[in-house]
Formats: sequence, C-alpha cells, structure tokens
Amino acid sequence: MEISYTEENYLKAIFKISEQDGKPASTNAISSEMNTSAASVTDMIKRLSDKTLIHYERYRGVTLTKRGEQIATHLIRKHRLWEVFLVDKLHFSWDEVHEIAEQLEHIKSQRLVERLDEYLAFPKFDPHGDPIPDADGNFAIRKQALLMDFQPGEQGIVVGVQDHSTTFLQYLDRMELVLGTPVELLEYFEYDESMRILINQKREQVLSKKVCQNLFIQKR
Amino acid sequence: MEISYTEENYLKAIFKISEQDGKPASTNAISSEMNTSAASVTDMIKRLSDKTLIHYERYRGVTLTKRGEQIATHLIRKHRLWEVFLVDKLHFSWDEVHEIAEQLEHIKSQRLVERLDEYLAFPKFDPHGDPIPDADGNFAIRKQALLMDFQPGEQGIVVGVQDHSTTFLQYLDRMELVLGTPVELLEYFEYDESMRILINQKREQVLSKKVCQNLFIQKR
DNA sequence: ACTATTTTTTAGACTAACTTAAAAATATAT
DNA sequence: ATATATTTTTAAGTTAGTCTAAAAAATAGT
Repeated sequence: MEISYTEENYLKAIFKISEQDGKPASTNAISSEMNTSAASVTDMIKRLSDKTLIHYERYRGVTLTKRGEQIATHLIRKHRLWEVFLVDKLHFSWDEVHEIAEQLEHIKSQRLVERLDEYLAFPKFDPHGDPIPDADGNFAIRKQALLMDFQPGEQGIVVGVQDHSTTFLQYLDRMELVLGTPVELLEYFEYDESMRILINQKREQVLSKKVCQNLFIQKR
Repeated sequence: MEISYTEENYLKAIFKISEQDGKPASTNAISSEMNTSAASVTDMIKRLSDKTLIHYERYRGVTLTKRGEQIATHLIRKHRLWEVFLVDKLHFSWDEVHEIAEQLEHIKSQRLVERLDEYLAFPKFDPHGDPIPDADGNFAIRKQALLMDFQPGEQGIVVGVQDHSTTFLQYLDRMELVLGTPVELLEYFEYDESMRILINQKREQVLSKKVCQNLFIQKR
C-alpha cells in the first residue's frame, strides 16, 4: 500500500501533536500544524483511517495505529539522521538544516537509511539535541531539565532546545551556547526572571526568561 | 514560479530524447519514456508551454527553452552527484544507485548541491562514467569509443556504459570490467561479431557483440 | 492523388488534495 | 437547562495529473 508524501506529513503532524499534548490530535490542531483548512483535515482523516494508519471516531480526535506510528517515527529517524549528515559532513549550521531535512526525510530506501546511519557512526542525537529513534522507533531518553528549573550553584551541559526557530538557534550561536557547552547557574533575578550564568567556565552572561525556558541542560 | 516533481520529470525526459535523437521530442517518444498515455503528454505539454519551459507547435514535437534546459541539466547534475555520494561514501554498488538518485535529484536547495559537490571533491563523472554537468549546465566531453569500433591491437581503459541496466552492470562486475580497467582488443570473430580481449593485462575474455556495443573505452 | 496507417489532439471522466461556506454536533456559560 | 460559542463535518467546487475512446491531422504507399 502506497503512502503519499502528503499522507506522510499528516502522520508526522499527528505524532507531534499527540506527543506534545498527550492526548488525541484534534482536527483543528492538525489543520493548524499543517497549514490547511479543517475541512481538508477531515478529508485526509478518512483516507488515513481507510488505510488503518490512524484510529478515528468523529468529533473525538485522532491517534496513530501501530503502523501509523511506525511510519511517523521512521520519518523522524530519517529527518534527524539527514540533519546530522548536513551538519557533520556538509558543514551546514544547525539553523539551516530543517527545511532540507524536511525534503530528505521522504526519500524511500531502507538500505539508504541503514547505510547513512552507519556512515554517521550511529548517532543518538541530532544537531539540536533531539533523540534519533532506532529502526524500531525507540527514542533514547536523556535526563534533561530546562535551565529555567535550575537552582543557583547547579551545573550542567547544553544538550538541546525546546524552541527550534532559526532566530533562537542563531542567538545561541552568538552566545556560544552550542551543544556540549558547560554552564553553571550563578544567580536568579526575581524581577524579570532572568538568570546570570557562567558559560564554559569563563564567560558570564545574563539570559532572559524566554531563553531559559527554551534551553535544555543535562545536570552533572 | 513553482515547478512540480512531475513537471521536472517531463523536462528530464524531453532532454534525454532530444539528446538521443538530435531532434524535437515527439509526443509518443515522451509518453513511452514517461510510461504515460499520449493524451497525458499533450496535456502536460500545454502546461510546460504556458510556463515557457518548452517550445511547442502542435504535431511538430517539443524542444526545451533555455530555462527548461537549465532545469533539466541541473536535475542531471544533482542525480549524478548523488550517485557519486552513494557509491563513494555509502558504498553502494553502481547497479543500485539509480532509483535512489531518481528521488534525491528532486531535493531543492542550491546550497546543498554546492556543498555536496565540494564534499565529493568536484567529480566530473558519475559511477557509470557519465559526465556531471557544472552549475552552468556544461558537460565535460571525453573522447570515448565503443569497444565495438576498436581494431585488434588497440588498447584503452573502461570509462563508461551505454546500457545502464542492472543486469549489464552486474555482468561487468563479474567480469571485473569496472571503470578504469585497462583493456586490449586481441581478436575479432566475424562469425558472431564477438571479441577476445585482455583485461587488466592478465586475463583473457571473450565478449559478445551486445557487450561490445555497450561498453565505452577511452583509447590510449 | 487518394487511401490507409500512424501520430497527435480533443472530449469526457477519474482521483488526490485542496478550498469556502453552510450545517451539524459538541462544549460552555449563565 | 437553554442559549451561545466552538469545533467538526458535509457539500460543492477547483486544480494537477492521470486515463480511455474518439476525432483530427500528418505521413506513407501504391
């Protein structure tokens, strides 16, 4: 049974929404994620349901079947592996790779994914710190906390971002807050909820609330 | 102006036919190359013509405009660069890469192509010996002749194939007639138009007419 | 030059994916 | 509990790309 490019994107959207919200994806949530009308979503839901890729009860939201979830995680796997390729091998920066990987994730070839994975030395995380699922769809879990939730004195290293926007990634580049950078929380300012941190054991920097809410740190 | 995946494939087909036949591509030739009906081709011709990607006069055949040709050669460039990547970096064999490259050639990103080209050290030929056009669409020309047209005593090295079928490529692998292999024509048999050749200065082998017609050799 | 064959185009219809507008079902609020 | 608001679905229509069957144009044979 053939699955189209478009159907793949819907499955990915449904996976993302379910993961975020922890409940079935609503028609509106999907239409917003896909930038299409709610009517188009209802239409597509029928097709995906006919192909037993989703569970669907009208007015009740959508969840993925085993097969639908397998397709979605495989897309995520390919997307993130290609991102690693683009950054590690072709020297793109982490804020440039999403759109290209969005296309590359649809390339169909089991062997290609396996070889690429091997070529990249079986990476477990992509350039933004997001886990790369294995061929069975299992994600590595990393203990990580938002910088926001740290207490003064606690240390850790930058392992990921919550916000994947280009502007945020470029901001982090300027601040030299790339993945793997050691940080220590020095001081919390109640006034504007900003934080003063020590970057790389040498530079001090004050970060806004918004930044602290979007930066994942692994405690050590 | 957006050009679809399908439109790109039509442009590539038209380029290929014009190149082979040296004259405008007929509706039937295109429908045969694309595995679609002649009616579908007529339809698509109108669309491509509206987008000024082809010159079209009804019942007269189709030629590419400058812009159409530029798109076609750029697709070929991407296709062949990806083939080099798959063979050189991911260790695919030359008979496995066509289908995957057929998908990869549609990935849209100027920067990606440039970086890939650089990463592969600016190759001028793909794994089948076909020339890779540069960013302006210029193909390197290599003096090559079919083994068929050699005289006994003449020597050269294998530089390409006319027939790109999996079976032929696998046959060549078995015979150790890969790109770069030195060969010498020892004897021509008029009876069945077969040829006895010396491979790699050590092994003798008789090749059928069909093989000799499909193997490009650079004389030396 | 006229008939026969081949090639190309037109006509009409299908599917996937999309839209807007209206109707129906569900959820919320007083 | 009923009115209001929100969400979802249905209805009807569009576009790209495809098809088959029939018509029209071009080519070829005697």
